[in-house]
Amino acid sequence: MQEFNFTHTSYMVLGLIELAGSATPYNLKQAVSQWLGRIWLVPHSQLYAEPDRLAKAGYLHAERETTGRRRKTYTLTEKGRAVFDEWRASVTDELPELRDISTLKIFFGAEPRPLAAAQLEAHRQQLAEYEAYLATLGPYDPSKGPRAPWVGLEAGIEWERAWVARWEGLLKAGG
Amino acid sequence: MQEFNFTHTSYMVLGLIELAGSATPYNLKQAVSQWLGRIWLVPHSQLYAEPDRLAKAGYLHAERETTGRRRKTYTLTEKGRAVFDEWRASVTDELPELRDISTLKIFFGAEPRPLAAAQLEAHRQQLAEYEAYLATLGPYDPSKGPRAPWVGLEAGIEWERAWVARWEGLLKAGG
DNA sequence: GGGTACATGTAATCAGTTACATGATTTA
DNA sequence: TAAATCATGTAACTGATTACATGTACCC
Repeated sequence: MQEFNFTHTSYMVLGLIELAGSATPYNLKQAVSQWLGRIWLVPHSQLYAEPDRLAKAGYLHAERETTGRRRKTYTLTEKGRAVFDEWRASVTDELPELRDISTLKIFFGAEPRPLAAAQLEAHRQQLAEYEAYLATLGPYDPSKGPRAPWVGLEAGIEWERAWVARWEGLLKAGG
Repeated sequence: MQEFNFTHTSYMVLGLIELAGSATPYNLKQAVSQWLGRIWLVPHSQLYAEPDRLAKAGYLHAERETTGRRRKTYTLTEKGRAVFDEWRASVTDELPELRDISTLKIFFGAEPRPLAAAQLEAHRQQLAEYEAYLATLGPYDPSKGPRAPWVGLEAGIEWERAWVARWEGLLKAGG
């Protein structure tokens, strides 16, 4: 038996299907763009390939329409639910990487100020977008279903605030 | 003529070679682990493959020892310097992605506190490491050569502080 | 009824990862 | 001189990206 290699994309797919109960690749695409926003992007073609891979390995069950668009709808199998639960419950001390292109440029000797200005603007805009979206959602209410959307937004907001502070600081320091 | 596809790795390689004047893949490996630390990791095999790709496309010049280890030493060509300079000087409003696994788990409904505790610990440790390293470097002095190591460290430190604050906040909020 | 945006997928390519492999130096 | 560690690379695989392609529904 061949080992199945779980990537982050694998867990995202399993997780989104768990949240929704069942999903087509298009549903997944929507979920990613709506909930995970800039947090963890996956190109839509992967959202066709990855569920397929997971289904072949027995972690998802696929049901295909026989007429029309012949959509595939995926649901979790027992096995799939088990590995996802295990992944989610496990604590990791793995650290995220920075991977910010503007920082990399500065590292290599670029002028910091123009980069800082552009990034500051972009992050502020993103922050405003998140906050506006959060406002339309209203405060979290358990009766509204899973907590996920709020968690994603709140993380995004904190993240953006940290970046705004960072670039502001850099602009001030240079002044 | 085929388009050459520049990845982030491409620019890292070009940039490190510019900093050093010339470099073997092993030098690159050292530079990455020493200066870029957790900021932008590249596996060492890529540091053999990527310079080769760049050399074939005319952005690097390769010189190979004829005896012993037959090391390849790479230097920038005019063309290579030009594309790197252009990349470095260009301002981008592209935003970095978050890509933090613990946040993803929380998004999917994991218990936040154990994750927060583990991450807090890991980030604090990383922060301490960076600060210790910065202390051994001392303050920046132009006579010491390129500014890059300081920039990398300072970015890393700010970054880690933001994460520490975030996880601390989460722990407190849950209390 | 023609355009345009949404919806749904496949195919080809390639960068990146993992695993393997071996040569040179130091150290015990 | 055996063992470890540092140094240097290659090979195989595959997940991810990019590009292509087509169908459906709405709207002007």
